[in-house]
Amino acid sequence: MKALPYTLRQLEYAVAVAEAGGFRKAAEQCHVSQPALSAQLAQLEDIIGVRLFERDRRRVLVTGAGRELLARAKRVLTEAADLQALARCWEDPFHGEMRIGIIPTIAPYLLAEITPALKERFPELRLLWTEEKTSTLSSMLEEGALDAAVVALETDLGDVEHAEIAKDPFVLAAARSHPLAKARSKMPVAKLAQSCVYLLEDGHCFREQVVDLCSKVGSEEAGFRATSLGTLVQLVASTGGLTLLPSLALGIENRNEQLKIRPLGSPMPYRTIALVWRPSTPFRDALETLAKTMRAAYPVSSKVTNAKQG
Amino acid sequence: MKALPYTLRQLEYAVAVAEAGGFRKAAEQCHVSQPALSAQLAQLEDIIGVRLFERDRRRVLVTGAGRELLARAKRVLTEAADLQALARCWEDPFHGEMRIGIIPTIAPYLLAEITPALKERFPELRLLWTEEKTSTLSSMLEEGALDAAVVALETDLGDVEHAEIAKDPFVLAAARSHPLAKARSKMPVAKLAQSCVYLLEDGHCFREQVVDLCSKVGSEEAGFRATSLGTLVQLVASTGGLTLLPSLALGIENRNEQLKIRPLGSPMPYRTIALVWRPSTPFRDALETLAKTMRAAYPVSSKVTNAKQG
DNA sequence: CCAATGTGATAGGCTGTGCCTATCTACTAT
DNA sequence: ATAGTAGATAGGCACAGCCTATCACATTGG
Repeated sequence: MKALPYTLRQLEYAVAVAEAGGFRKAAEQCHVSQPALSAQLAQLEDIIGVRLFERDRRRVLVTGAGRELLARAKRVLTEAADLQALARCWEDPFHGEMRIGIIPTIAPYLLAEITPALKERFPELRLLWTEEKTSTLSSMLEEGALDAAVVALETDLGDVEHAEIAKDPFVLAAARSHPLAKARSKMPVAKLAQSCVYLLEDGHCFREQVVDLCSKVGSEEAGFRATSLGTLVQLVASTGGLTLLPSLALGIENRNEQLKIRPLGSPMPYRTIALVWRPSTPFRDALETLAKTMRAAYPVSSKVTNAKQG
Repeated sequence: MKALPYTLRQLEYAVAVAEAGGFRKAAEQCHVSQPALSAQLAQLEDIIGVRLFERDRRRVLVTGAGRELLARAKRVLTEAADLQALARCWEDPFHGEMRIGIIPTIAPYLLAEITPALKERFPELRLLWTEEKTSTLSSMLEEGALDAAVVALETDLGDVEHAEIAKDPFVLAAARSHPLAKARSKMPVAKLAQSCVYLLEDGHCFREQVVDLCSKVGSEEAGFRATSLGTLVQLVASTGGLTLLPSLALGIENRNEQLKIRPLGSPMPYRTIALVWRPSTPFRDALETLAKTMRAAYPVSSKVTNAKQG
């Protein structure tokens, strides 16, 4: 891009002169003195090498070149003003769009719940959701392809700041026929020992958490790895197996009659759902407010209901 | 038009940063120091109230707002550059367009003759001809609706400068049957006395000149006033009458077999065809060159030929 | 592991731009 | 004539925008 030798102000003055039909009136409109306007205009004409106005003692005429160039000048000024107007839209961070990532073990259960609240609270904010596994979201965030992401804090996220949305306890989900389906409330995690547990496919952070948990108590993994929590539930129900689920998913995944849900304890395993962002983001304040709204809209009810009914 | 608080340069810097992906590289491209660019950018962001870039120690990311606003900024800069390019076209006065008026008693005879020469000499110059009577041209010139005009200097033109193109002698044009058709070369104007002369309608400067001439020697005007030299010739030929014509018109109007052309003398009446312009025009030099070209392309041949054969 | 090299931000100082007021010159209108 | 208008010009001042030098913090290489 080559340097532009003239300024927007000069164009403004020129257009003003053409519209006002005189230097003095134009200067008044532009809130400058007539000599100041005169000087800028002379400079503009000097720079572009074309005489825009024909000065006569009693009036100002627009030259042929001036007619055409001033039309262009108006277009430039209009574009510039548009840009400014556009900027004013973005000035309010809740007016515009924000690109947010979210992991697959949260997205289907959380988005439906919080979207109405967000829509109501920030009607002018367009949220562009991207559903990917944590590692993908992490690099997208890093590269600036996302402004924030909803993930589980228990996974490595690199250098980010965060605002917690909720703690999401894990529960036992077993087929009705499974021995552990009859366990009392708050079944200790240790009881999972020796059980064969169904898990998600690689890359899901929820899988990593459960794997950690299971390896500690000595469970083994079933042969098949599900691609989503939905298929995981189907799998468990149809094979009479066992798995862990995040409570968040229960609102939807607990509809299977073959499935029994039992809370876990000693210690209660959980993940921390949070909104994360780059430390250098210009939207920190906005994102914290956003997270606050998400926290308020988080589906406590379903979690509590399920815990009680389990 | 409201004042625009930001400058084109700031937009340039911003676009450069987005394209170069860093302040230093951008600064280099813009031929300024990095702090200078930094300052301008900070100022721009402050003015429009939106953070365009996310500064990280190791790289620069474009914010969501930045993506959209920078696209706009590029458009503004492109428009501005276009304007400059357009100006460069007009910088050469012979590159662009020029609005020139011309009177009806010259236009049809002169334009065909000089247009090829002008086209060849100034290929990039588009001449916009306006054919009107002198008074109309005069006010159009005054108002700036025309850049120049081709007229006869013998008419009152107000405050204008001029460059002569040619002296255009008047000749006698009589029907073959008319007594004066047999006159020798250089018929004295005085011989027109008592004759009934056909003239153009009001408003033509050529009519005014001939009227002046005739009233001095005591001719009288025929009942019908022609709207053009063409009809005037038809009129004279068909009614066996008499009129005066500018030599310039002979190239075309002398084709009528019924018409006899005789030169006039003592003194030889003529009009001075010239290019005129406002004293304040920015095109004086160009117009003088233009007039020179017209002078060179002026159809001498036809005039001489007619004079000889008369 | 430390030096070398890179980033953008900051500080201090200078130059030139852009503004002001006051004045000038020329034309118009009373 | 005289007053009122136009744009151009002159002198002076304030600050915008640039420079160099430096800082604070990264990443990279030996």
